[in-house]
Amino acid sequence: MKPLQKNFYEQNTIDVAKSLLGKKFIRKINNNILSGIIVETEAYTGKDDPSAHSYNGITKRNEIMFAGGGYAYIYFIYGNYFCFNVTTSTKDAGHAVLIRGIEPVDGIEHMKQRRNQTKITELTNGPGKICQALGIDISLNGIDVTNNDELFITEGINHNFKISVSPRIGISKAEDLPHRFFIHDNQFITRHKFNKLSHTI
DNA sequence: CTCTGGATTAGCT
DNA sequence: GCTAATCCAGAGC
Repeated sequence: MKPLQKNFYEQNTIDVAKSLLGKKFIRKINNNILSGIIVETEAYTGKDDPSAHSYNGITKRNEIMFAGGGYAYIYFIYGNYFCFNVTTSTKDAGHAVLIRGIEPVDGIEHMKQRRNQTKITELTNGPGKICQALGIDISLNGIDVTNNDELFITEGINHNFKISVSPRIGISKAEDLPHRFFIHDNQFITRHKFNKLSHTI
């Protein structure tokens, strides 16, 4: 399967966050394929969004967010974890979509080893867990996900599911923005209680 | 099942 | 020096 191309990521960020649901996230590492269906995302919209890393402009950490759509923005957080985003919209916008949940498909045994966890629903329900399960770290920051074979996103399942919307998780600014999107009733999403604040669209 | 507090380090002011 | 787009163990229900 061919990676999604620039024209997909260069769309409006909210639309990309919704459209990424149901797509297949693929990581090739040491000739093994680790993959899953994207089930939960969050949109971060640059200078319009006080909780975006890019809100106050370009820094060394966030510079890839300003490169245009289709690049990996990976950052280190809470002293232990990595989070994977894909950049969206136009050059200089500073937009990205955080991948918060995937449903494991290929390489599940490898994911269990990397996560030191046997329960399948605990492998990839959270941005830090996804990076741990798929072997994603800061060395992949800035990679072009439309044009490489170790980290990319392809078409996935048919889109016959309901999308739910809620505020984003773990932020302390712009907490009211409904910029978290997930597949309704999917078991590989985070924070069950928080989902009471959601509604389907 | 839900809730709380601690771990741990880079980035930014 | 303070904070963070998180996770997990442990306690309580």
